[in-house]
Amino acid sequence: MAREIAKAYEPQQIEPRWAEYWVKQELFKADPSAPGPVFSIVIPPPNVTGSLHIGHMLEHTEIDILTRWHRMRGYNTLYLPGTDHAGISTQRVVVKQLMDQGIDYQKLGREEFEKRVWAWKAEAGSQITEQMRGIGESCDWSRERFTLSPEMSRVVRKVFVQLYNEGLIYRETRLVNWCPVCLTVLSDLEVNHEERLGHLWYIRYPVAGTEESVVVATTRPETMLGDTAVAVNPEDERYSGLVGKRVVLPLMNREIPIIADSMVDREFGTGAVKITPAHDPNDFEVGKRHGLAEIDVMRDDGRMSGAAGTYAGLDRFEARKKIVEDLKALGLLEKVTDHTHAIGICERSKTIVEPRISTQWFCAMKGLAAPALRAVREWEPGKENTIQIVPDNRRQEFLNWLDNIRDWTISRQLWWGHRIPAWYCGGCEEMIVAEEAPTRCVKCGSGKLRQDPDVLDTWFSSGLWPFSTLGWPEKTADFEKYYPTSLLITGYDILFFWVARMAMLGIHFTGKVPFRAVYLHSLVRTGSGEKMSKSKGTGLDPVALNQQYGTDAMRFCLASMAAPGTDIVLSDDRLAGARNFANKIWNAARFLFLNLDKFEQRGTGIEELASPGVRSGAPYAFEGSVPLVDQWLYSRLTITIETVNEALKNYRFHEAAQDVYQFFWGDFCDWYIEWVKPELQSENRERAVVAWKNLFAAFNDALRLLHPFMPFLTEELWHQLPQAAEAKSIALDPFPTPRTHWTTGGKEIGLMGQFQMMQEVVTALRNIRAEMKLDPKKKMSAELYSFDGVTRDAMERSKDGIVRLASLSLLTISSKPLEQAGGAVRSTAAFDVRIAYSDAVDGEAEKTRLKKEIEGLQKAISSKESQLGNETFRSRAPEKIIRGLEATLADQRIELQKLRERLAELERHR
RNA sequence: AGGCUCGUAGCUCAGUUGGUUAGAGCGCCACCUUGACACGGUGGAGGUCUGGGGUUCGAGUCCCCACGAGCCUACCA
Repeated sequence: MAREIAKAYEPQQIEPRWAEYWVKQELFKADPSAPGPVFSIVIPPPNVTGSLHIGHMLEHTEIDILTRWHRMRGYNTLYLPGTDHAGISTQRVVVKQLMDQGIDYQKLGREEFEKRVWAWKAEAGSQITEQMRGIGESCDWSRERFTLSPEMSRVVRKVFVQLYNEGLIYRETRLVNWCPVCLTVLSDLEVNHEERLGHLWYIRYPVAGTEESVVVATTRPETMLGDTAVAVNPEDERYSGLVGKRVVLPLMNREIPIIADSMVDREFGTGAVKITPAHDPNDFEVGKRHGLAEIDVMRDDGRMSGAAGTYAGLDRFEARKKIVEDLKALGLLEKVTDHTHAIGICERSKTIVEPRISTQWFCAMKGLAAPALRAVREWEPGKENTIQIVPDNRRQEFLNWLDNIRDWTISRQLWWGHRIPAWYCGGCEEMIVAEEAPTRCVKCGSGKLRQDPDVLDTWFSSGLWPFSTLGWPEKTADFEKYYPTSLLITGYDILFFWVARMAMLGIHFTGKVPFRAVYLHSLVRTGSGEKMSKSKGTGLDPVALNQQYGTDAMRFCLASMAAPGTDIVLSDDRLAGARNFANKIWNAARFLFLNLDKFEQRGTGIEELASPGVRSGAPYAFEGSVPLVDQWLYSRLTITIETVNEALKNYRFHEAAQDVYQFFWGDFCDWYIEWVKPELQSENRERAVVAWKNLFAAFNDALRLLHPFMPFLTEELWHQLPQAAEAKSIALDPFPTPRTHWTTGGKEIGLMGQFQMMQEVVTALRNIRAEMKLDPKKKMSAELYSFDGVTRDAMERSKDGIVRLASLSLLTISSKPLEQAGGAVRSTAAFDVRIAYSDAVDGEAEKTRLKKEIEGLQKAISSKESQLGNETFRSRAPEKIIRGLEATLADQRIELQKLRERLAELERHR
C-alpha cells in the first residue's frame, strides 16, 4: 500500500486531531498506585478570566517538556491543571459586563452578584483550559482544580481558623494601601512604585498669637486639611524656640502643635514637616508616638470627606488644585519646586494608591517565613525538605525579601472570593472565628450573627495550591504519593506573591516543602525589547501564532531560546526557523515512507522491516560489521541523548533543543540520509535491508527524543510508522536511552573520527568545486593521498560515499604524495585531495585564499609555540592541556607546510 | 537609597568550575529547480568579546574603575 503524505508539513491539519485524542484517551491520567519514581507538578493556575498569552505559552511549554520527558523515562507522572478565581480581576470583568447591560452590581446585591459571576464562569471560564488542551499539554484533566471550588474553600477555612487560633492571623486598625478605584485594601506587593515628576509646595503656617510663621514643604497639599501637627528635628536650632508653640492651620483655622521628632530630616525642604497621621505612613507613626488625632479627610473613593470643610466632595486631585490656588490667594504659598519621587500605583487599576486608616485582617509573617527561609538557604543536591531555586540569583532575591518580610494584609473588600470565616454578634459584639457558620453567639447566645463582609486575598488560596489540590488535609493516595511536588515552574514576577507564600504555608501546614525545586522562567519581550503588554497592544497572541506556524514550532522556538535567566525576544524569523525544522523532519519521514513503499513493492514485508524488535536491535551489521556510517550516527545519537538528558535535568531547555536540532538536521538529514540513499536501493537485498533497519531505528529514536519538544508532529509520524499493535501514543513510549555498546570500549572516538574525516574529505572537495566555480553538473575525478595506511583503508571503504557526495566521477586513493602540478588541492594534516582540471585557474583568488589561511595558521602556531616554550606554563598547566596543544601544533605545522608549498607552486606557475 | 543582572558577528542570543584558530539561528554573498524537503541543498564572508586597569603560565570567562541598558526591593515629607 502506497502511503499518501503531503509534501510540506501542515500542522493545522494534524494538531487538533491529536489534541483531542490525548484528552479523550485519558493518556495522562495519573495513577498513584503505579510503580516508578514520582514526578509531580502542579500548574500555576491561570486566571479564569484570562486567555492564553505568550508568557503562559512559554511556561506551559517548559512544564510540558519536562512532564513528557519524565513520563517517557518511566516516572509516575502527574501534571495537575486548574485555574484561579482571581478576585479583583474577575470581579472587575463581571462588573464591567453588568455595567454594559446597564446594571449596577451594587444594586444587584451580593448574593445575586455572586450568582452572576458563577454563571459567567460556567459560560466563559473554560477558555484558557480549552486553549491548554488545544496546545496539547499532557495534563491529567480528571484532576482539574479551581481555587474557589467548595473543596478548596473548606481547606481555606481550615487554614484560616488554625492560623487565627495560633495567633498568626489578627485584625487591626492601621494605615493601609487603599485603591480608590478598586475600593479595596491592597497588600504591599500589589502596589508598584514608579518614579514620577511632581512638585514640592512650600506652605507658610502662621504661629498662633505671634507674627512668626513656619514654612513646611509637601508633595501632597490636599492632605494638609488633616494635619494635626508640625514637626521639626529636636536638634534643629532654627526651630528650637518654636517647639511647644502652636500654628494656625491655614484654610481650616485649626490650631495644631509644633512638635519635635527625630524622624525629621533637617536637610530636606525647610526642615519642618506637616504631620497628617491619617494620610501618610510616616506621619501615622509620628502621630502614635505623640498621641496626635487622626483626621481622615478623604472618603474611600478618593473624594474629600466631610472633615475637609469646604472641600468636601471634591476629587483628591481637584482638591489639590483648589487648595494651592486658595493658599496662593492668601499669600501663604512660598514657592513651588519640581520634585521627583516614587509614587504607589495600584497594579490593577493603575491609579495612585491612597494610604488610608482602616480595620483589616493581617497575617503575621516573621514566624512563617523562618522555616521557608531555612528550606531555601540550606538547599543542596539531595537534601530532604529543602527548596532549590533556579536560576541562582533569584534565590538571593528570595532570601532578602523573606528576611525583611512584613505582615500581609489578607482581607479584601470584594464580593468574589473566599469569605472570611469570622462572625460578629449583634448582641455583644463578640467575634467568632470558625470553619462552619455558627448558629448562635458563644458568649451571649444571641442568634443575631453577621459574617465579616470581606473576602481573602486571592493569593491566600493560591498559597495552599500544591497541597489543597491533592486532597489535604485528608491523607489521600494522591497526597501521599505526589506531595511534595517535584518542581514548580513559574514566572519570577510572582516569586513573592506566590512562591514564597506557598513555601511558608506548605511547610507550616504539612511539615514538608511544597516543591523540591522552583524554576523561574524568563519573560517574553517584544522585538523592541519591551515587556509584552495587552493594554499597549504589544502582546503577541500565541493562539494566532500557533495557527500560523504550528504549535510545535512555537514550542520548539520558545524552548530553543529559553536560557535560564535570559529574557526572550520572539520574532517571526525565529518562529519561521522552527517551522522549517518541523518541515525538515516531516520530509525526512517522507523519505522513509517512500523507501518503505519501495521495499514493499519489491516484496519485502513490513513485519521484517519495522517490527518493534528491529528498533531495539539496531545498529545491524552487514557482512560481519556495522557500517562505519552507522557506527558514527549511533554514536552521535548516544551523545545527543546524553546531552539532552543532562540539559533538561538542569532546565537548560535551549541547549536540549539545540542538540536535538543539530542531531536531526545536521547529522541525520545532511549526512546520514544522504550517505545511505544508494544503499537502500542496493541490488543486494541484505545490504538494503540492513541500511533500512538502521535508518528506521535511528529515526524512531530521534522522534522520541524530539517528542517532548514537538509532541504533535512526532505523534503523527510515529503513528504512520509501524508500531506495536497495542501502542497508543509515542508519549507513552520510552525515551531513547544511550546505546552504550557504541560509546564504551574506547573504540567509538576512533570510529567517529574516521567518519568525520570522510566528512572533511567531502567538504574539501566541495569547497574546491565551489571556489573554482566548476560546473556543478559535471562529475570530475579526484585524487586523495594520505601517508597513513589506516586512513587510506578507511577512505577506500568509504569511497562510494565520497564519490557520490562530492559529485565525482572517480576517486583514486594513493600512497604517494600528489603531483604538485594542475588542478586544485586542499590539505589537512591527515590527507591531501586534488581535483584535476584543465581550465584556466584563477590563480590570484587561490593565492589570496592561501595567504589568508597561512596568516591565520601562523598566528595560531606562534601563540602555541610561545606558550609551550614557557617553562612556567609547562610546570603549571595540566598535562592534558599541554599534550592537546602539542598535538594540535604538530598538525598545524604540517598544514602550514603544505599551504606554503602550494603557494610556492602557484607563484612558480604565474 | 540598597541589592542584582546584562553589554560577544548586521540582528537576536548561547558560551557550566579560566585552558587548544569564540558558537548557533536569522540575515548577507556565490552557485544549484540533484527523485524527502526552495519551509530546500552546497560552499563562503563576517566578531577579538563596551572601554580602561589588575590577578594568572593563560581571561569573553575572576577582581577593580568608567560608560551604557535593564530588573527587584524601599514610608524621606
